[in-house]
Amino acid sequence: MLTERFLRNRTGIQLTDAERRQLEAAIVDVRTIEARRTVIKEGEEVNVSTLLLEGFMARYIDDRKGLRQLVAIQVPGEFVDLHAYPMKRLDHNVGTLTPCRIAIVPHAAISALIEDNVPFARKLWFSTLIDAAMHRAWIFRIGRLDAVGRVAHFLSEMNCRLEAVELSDGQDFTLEITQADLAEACGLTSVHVNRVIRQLREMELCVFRASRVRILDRAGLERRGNFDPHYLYLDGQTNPASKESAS
Amino acid sequence: MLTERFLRNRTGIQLTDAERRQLEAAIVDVRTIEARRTVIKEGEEVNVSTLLLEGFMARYIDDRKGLRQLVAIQVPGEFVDLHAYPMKRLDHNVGTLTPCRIAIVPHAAISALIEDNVPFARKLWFSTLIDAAMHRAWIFRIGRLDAVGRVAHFLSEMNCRLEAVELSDGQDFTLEITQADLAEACGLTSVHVNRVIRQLREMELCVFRASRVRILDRAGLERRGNFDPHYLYLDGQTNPASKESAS
DNA sequence: CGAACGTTTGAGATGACTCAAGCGTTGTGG
DNA sequence: CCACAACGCTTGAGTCATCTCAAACGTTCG
Repeated sequence: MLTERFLRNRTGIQLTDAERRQLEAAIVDVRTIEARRTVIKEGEEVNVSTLLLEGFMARYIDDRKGLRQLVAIQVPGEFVDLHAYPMKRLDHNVGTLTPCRIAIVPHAAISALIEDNVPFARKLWFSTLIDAAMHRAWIFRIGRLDAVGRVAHFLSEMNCRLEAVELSDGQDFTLEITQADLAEACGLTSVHVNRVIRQLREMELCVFRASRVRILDRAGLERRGNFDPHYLYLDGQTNPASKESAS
Repeated sequence: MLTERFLRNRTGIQLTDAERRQLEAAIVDVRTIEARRTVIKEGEEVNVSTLLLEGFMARYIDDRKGLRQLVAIQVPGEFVDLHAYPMKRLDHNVGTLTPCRIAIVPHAAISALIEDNVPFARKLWFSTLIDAAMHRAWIFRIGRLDAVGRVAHFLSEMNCRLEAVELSDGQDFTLEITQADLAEACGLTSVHVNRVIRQLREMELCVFRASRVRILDRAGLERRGNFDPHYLYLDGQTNPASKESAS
């Protein structure tokens, strides 16, 4: 089922079977896209939204010199641009980081789905607000943490999000992004990210090599990154680590 | 009218007169709050949302040492926590920066409003997504800009947002926040913010003194901050400055 | 085998931070 | 009405995290 991962393990907003079937039926197309392609440009009018099935996509804002700041990374099971449904026009670019498989849902179909189903509308609304919550965590990460903390926080977030859709076992997952991508996400340079990754390895917190993240000490990594997963609104939180006392 | 400023000058989502009246009727209480009070603590369950009528409020996340990162500043006319309507529980704190006047809208009343009015629901949804768009701009600001750029971007944003609700004439407005608040918003220290403000004055871009911002060169300030107001989804954009070429 | 790309390392530069002190304004109570 | 406390702003000097520039290395793929 294509929509299987959507809102998987999110607290209190599971789709009903009927809703999931309806959403599934609203998909008009499934496509694959190569890595590193721009999919939507800022300012473009859109009338469909994109559910990411496989791969990683990014949302980013370019500065005047063309340097990009990632503002979100989407993982399988997430809508990349459901916020385009109410907004129609995006304030940022969307592109693939890896080869991706996506499902297309026309906005007209979404309108039909929620027309007579307010609870469903609220769930879709909620899902766009989880993105907003992640944005806030990113602001915190970049604004308050040092380089090691930022990367630790980022990897902790990815671990939790991927765990929710069964793409991480809680300490080991595939993350096919480059150190330069990580730098663009964390507001650092790729050179410095490289040194930070070495530090995390030397601290025996985690290893990131060959597109693979291996977390050696989850509690330690989360503590170093000041990470608390509550903003992800996940079910069955299994991360007591984050509640521990200050360093 | 209490809701007068809500969604004022936002492109394509003006409330109808009937909707505005209904929203107005949904207000059960109007309160004033002192400056520097915490209003909602992270994790708290809420079943009302807060429309800010006067003053400035902030949303913030504390790190383990208690240092705060502002993730949003709300100005009059904005809902501070409408996202609590679908989410019920917030992932951040909410507090006042200045003395404030607020209107309380119970979630039950919101449900009643949108039950049989999908377009209205979409407008409320949209308004929470403008917050998300601002979050993204904040990520960009903190992640990609240097200190002078961050403050320039921040002040440009405030100018536009306040202009939309007639609290700025486009170059001159009251901003009752301290340099320390500005630092917490921009991921800087208050000492450095102070030096940055001096630089902006010396560059003859803008003056921030005694809770008053006076923009001397709007185009220049926006250029220095890499600011483009399109993410605010405002009507009648009067800021061609942002479209100019690279420095 | 060479080109392209991502990673790694080194050396030096710099923007922002920390610590510390002084200044100015406001409000309050003796 | 003055004195002082509280708070926010300003400035200086020294430190440090991260950046920049540059080069080398490893891997993949055609």
